[in-house]
Amino acid sequence: MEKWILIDGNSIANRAFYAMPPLTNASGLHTNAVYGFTTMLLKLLEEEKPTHMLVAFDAGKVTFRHEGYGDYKGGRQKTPSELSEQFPLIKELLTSFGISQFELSGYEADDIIGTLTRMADEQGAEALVVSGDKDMLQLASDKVTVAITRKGVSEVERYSPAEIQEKYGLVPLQIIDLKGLMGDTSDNIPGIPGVGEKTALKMLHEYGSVEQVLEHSGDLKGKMKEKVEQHKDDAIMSKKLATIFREVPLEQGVEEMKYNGYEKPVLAEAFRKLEFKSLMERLDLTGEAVGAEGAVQAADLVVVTVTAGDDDALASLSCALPKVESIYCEVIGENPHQSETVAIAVASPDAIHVISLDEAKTDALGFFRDWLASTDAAKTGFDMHRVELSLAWHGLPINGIVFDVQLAAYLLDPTSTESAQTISGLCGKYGLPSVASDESVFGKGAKFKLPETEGLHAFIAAKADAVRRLADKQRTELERSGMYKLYYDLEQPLSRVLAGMELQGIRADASVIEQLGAELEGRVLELKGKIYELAGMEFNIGSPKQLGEVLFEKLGLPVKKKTKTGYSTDADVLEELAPYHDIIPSILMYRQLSKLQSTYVEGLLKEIRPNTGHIHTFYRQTIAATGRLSSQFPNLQNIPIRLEEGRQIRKAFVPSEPGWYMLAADYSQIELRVLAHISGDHGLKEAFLHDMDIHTKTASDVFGVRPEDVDSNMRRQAKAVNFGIVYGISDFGLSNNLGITRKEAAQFIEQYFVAFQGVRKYMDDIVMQARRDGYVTTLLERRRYLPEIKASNFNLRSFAERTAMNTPIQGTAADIIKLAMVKMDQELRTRELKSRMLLQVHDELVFEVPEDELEIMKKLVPDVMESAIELDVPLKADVSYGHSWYEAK
DNA sequence: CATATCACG
DNA sequence: ACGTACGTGATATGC
Repeated sequence: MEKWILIDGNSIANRAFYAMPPLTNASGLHTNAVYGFTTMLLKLLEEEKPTHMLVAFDAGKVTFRHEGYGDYKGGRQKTPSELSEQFPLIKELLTSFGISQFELSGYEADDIIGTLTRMADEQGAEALVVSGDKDMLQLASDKVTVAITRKGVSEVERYSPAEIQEKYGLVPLQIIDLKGLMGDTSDNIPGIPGVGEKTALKMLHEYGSVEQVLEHSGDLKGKMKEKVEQHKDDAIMSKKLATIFREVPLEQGVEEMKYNGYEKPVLAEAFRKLEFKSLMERLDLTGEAVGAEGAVQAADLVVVTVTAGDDDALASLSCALPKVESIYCEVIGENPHQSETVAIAVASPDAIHVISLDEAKTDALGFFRDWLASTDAAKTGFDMHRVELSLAWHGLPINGIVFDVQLAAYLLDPTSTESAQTISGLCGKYGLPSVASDESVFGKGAKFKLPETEGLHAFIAAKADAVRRLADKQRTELERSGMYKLYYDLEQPLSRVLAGMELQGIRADASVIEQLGAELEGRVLELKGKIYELAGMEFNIGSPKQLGEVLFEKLGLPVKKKTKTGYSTDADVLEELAPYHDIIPSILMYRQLSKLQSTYVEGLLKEIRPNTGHIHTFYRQTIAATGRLSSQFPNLQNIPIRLEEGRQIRKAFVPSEPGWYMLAADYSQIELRVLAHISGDHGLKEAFLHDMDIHTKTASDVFGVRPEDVDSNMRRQAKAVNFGIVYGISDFGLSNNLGITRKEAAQFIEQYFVAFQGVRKYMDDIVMQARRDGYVTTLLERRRYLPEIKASNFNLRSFAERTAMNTPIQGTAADIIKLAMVKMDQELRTRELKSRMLLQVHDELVFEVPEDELEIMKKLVPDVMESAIELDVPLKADVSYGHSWYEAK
């Protein structure tokens, strides 16, 4: 007789995780859930002697349940990294046990188990389902027993249909009705509010099913009747959500679930890596020989901590350096310009050396510093842009960086979240030996804490080793996806260029900012008094909540827009309210000036280094989904310019040397030029070939008038249409922006597409291409995946379609200015110019230039920018200069 | 720690 | 019919 054991892997891993005390191995990897899972497996194997065994896992984030109900499992807090990092370990362990595992994208573990129990019923096999979830009780039958974990994992409570009858007075299938009525907070299944287990059971004993309860809702009394009648739909939906789907199209069959026992050496090796010493003894595995062939696993690493006094270790490091394949440098702190670098690990295939930074600075480690600084010593690392800055501030130059795992991960998927860009996350993605997450080792936020040296070094060593393996996989991936050149010829060199700009910093004159701050303070104070007077009370104007109450309740102004939490008071709303009350202009002005004061006056002053007077931003190269850079600590890409009051801030950005100039060059209409090129639209190309004013040209085509008859209003509207085109246009967005009706907006768009038919074709084609390939690309083959382009949800899909239209445009523009930056850096070096590139603001480059180079740079910078790449239309860069960034306009 | 707002391209 | 313009980061407020 066959005996199947079917385990709900996710549920048991969860139970084990919360039931077991924390447990970590030497490199900081959490193993408590793996341990709990293992003890449960051992117990089942011993007591049940199964002929077949299977562990099912949930796969993917979106299941068919989400299609009907977006909030399914919505309220659930996300899996802690301490647990998620253990899933790969559990899966590896199951393989060592010889136990098969199924998962299928779009289905949950209980659906897979439900399908298999149906097969057990049909084939007359005996099955035991093991889970922590009572939902599973619906699967019980003559053949199927359900075991639910009780406190911990190894103790279970078994339910046959008779036992379910005894305990609940229900047949197994009625468990679904039970949940339909009472809901399940952990899965965010609503049920009927106020109905708990007791009430639900009473109703079911009386009526038998959700449908019957709803039909007889008239018989109920008082509050309960109201609740049931109000939430009929919720109950029906909840029942649907609680129903385990038993027709999963499984790719594997019963044959593959056969269990033939484990091989002792294999399991011994797995336990040894996990450091499960007690289990090894319990199973008498300690003496089992270890098959040493195959890759070295993370826990096998030979880790040498190098100290200046340890001659053996020094010799070993010196020997290993030529064979080093990867480096990991632990930088603590978000801002690399003020970070602590604790230690560096270098990994070769047979050993990893860890050097604390203090040791690295000693005389005995001079050879190591030379190696770091050597251009010939190739280095593969992680987040080396940050590392370079951090080390530079500690007086350690680093050269010869040839590959960066984080940068590669970004190119391979620029939308990957921050956690998917960590070493731990990447190891999971590529199926490499697990590495603990930074969060699980260090904690986060206020709880951040370095572990003791030994654990810290083991962790850093594990990361260095992982970098080596990851880089191998990624090089292939980059090649396969056609991004090899983009990586090696552009992004990797750019990383060094950025580091140079950031270390140089930009000079900021604190006295200019302070002066502006003093003026602002007076005006803000004055406005504050005026606002209090007009409101007839004092309140916190900076609080949207309090402001909303004053405007819409006290003063009774019409509500134009709501936010999730209350009234909207954003600038659009306030502008609409201006005709109703004199307080509005003052509030708008107050907002504008207090923003300047807090973000730009106070914010920037804090960022000026007292000894140099420089501000050092940090460009992030792995954040923006389109390929753009972003700027942090402080953000120098959003310094005010549009309004004169704010623009004054730019007067503080001055050259760092006396007599030098600030020089700025920006691309003119780069995105529309890119669009002209990639769409091949005849009219758009002609416009740029003749260097026409593009908004006037658009107005003339859209409104059907001669260019000289285009008035300023027509031009303004055409400009908005051009913006819309670049963003992936919709009539709603345009109507909102222009304050016209949707119908009128739709007409503008249609007229635009009649005039620029090539653009219409591009928009259609790119969306089709995204649907076909699952991604779009820029001119330099930068990729962005758009899985939601196939979503059935209108919103998600529309968003993906607009992104498909926008990303090749914005992304190609980003490619181009990056090319210009790398070229510009080279030109400055080869021509031995003293001028320095300081800032990039998406379509603008800012330099500081000595007077005697002004003439050269006025020509060189736009030349390099315009020739960065050859398109079917010319690129144009406008250059200007002055004594401050303000004057370079 | 999330939300609303606003600065830039 | 659905309901949003694309991409970022910093700040203050309030739970």
